[in-house]
Amino acid sequence: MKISQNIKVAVDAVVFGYQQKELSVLLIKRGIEPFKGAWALPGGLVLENESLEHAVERELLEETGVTIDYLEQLYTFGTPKRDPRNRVISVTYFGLVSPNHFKISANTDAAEVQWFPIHELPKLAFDHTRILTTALQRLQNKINYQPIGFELLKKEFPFSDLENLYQTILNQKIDRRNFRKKIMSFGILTETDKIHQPSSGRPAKLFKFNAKKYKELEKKGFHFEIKFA
Amino acid sequence: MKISQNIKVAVDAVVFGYQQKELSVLLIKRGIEPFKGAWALPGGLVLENESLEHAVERELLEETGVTIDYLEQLYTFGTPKRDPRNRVISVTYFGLVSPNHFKISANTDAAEVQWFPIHELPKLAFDHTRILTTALQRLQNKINYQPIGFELLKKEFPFSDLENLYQTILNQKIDRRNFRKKIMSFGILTETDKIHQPSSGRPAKLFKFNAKKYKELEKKGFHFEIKFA
DNA sequence: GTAACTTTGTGTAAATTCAACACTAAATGA
DNA sequence: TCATTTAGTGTTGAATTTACACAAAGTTAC
Repeated sequence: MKISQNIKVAVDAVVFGYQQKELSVLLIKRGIEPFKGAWALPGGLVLENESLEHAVERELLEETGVTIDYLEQLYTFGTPKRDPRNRVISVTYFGLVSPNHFKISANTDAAEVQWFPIHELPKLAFDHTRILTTALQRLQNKINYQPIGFELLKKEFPFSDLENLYQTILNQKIDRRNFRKKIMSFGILTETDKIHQPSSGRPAKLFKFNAKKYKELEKKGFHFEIKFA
Repeated sequence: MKISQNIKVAVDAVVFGYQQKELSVLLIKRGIEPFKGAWALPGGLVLENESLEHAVERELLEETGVTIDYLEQLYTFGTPKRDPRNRVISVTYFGLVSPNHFKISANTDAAEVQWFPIHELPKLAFDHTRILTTALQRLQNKINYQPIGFELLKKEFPFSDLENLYQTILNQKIDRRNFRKKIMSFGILTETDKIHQPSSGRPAKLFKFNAKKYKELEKKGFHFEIKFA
């Protein structure tokens, strides 16, 4: 049995944002070899005394300046040759950013930082395409049984934003009436007194997600769940 | 930024079995400090050139002699102080073993190996109780939307075994007629010509899970899913 | 050998949920 | 004021879910 193990532990994050009716991912351009100049997920090595979550948040802040609104562990990738230099296992995270926090402030760690619509992705370094695919699947599954979609919208939003968000993420049309009926039946949206004026067309009421109400209901056995053929 | 990182990478497995109408977990008694003499999940350090999955299977075989019928990654635990000696992050796995493979063959690595019904668990080493809880939740969720329950039964089983399995895992009564109707409607069980004689009572037909059929249906958009209030 | 017991196997009706579908309301701009 | 855009709303038939009880086929004890 080999006594001394030399494996590096990294974290990488797939961070989604929703802007201009598109789902986007936050990427950084690598400044060093290997894959110098290629786009990659933000991430880096975990420090010896920090938690994994802390490492992700730190790297994101260092590399992109973006603060994250929702974060959960995604999957751990550990194939021996995934990094050509050393054995590196990467604990990946899945993050969501609301429109308030889109703003990027790049610095030394990364030559460039950019949001990419998921239908215009560049080639990615390492196995990052696979990681991204895994994250996308997670998102597509999870919005159906957890109210995480709201993290991608402004605090107050017209109902149609929610509708479009779901259609975009799931990549399918959803019947407007049925969708609204379902969401409304949960009782987790609060109608504000504000209204939103679209560039043209009828003004819309603004709603907000009532997290407190959601938690209450959850305790009583309520389960957020939507499904559409 | 700290250049040299010294973090160990381990794997641990929560392996479930179903025997005598009880859900059990495979544990080993630790032979060395820390937590010498305490029960723990099987696992150990990953070798430098092996995949994570390989590490789990190797450790399981070395420590328990049990071969696993279903394995998937569970979660990665990496809190800095979870191991009092060094920083160790543990990539945990979730495994199922069919009755054919229950037999334990202990060896040098572990002083003792044992199946514990989940309602008679001893105190566990490290953060293993938490890992186990996470695994149990995964199992409880997953049997509802993936046909993994069959991995816990013999290849051919009376329908009532399946019924009891679900009731045991979910810890609730399920209406027998509705359950059977639902499962049968999927068309993923094949009736064999054999019958099972219970110690007393009416003999039962034996069924087997038709994995090929399941995959076919899955491709056509079928989704295994059961729910019972 | 029959009565008591145990386990398997099966159907229906009412309630609920889901799916499909189209028009009116309120604003803007030409 | 007319054309255009987006928001907002109900109904009906189909499908699914739930609740519920008794007969069939064997074993065991007397």
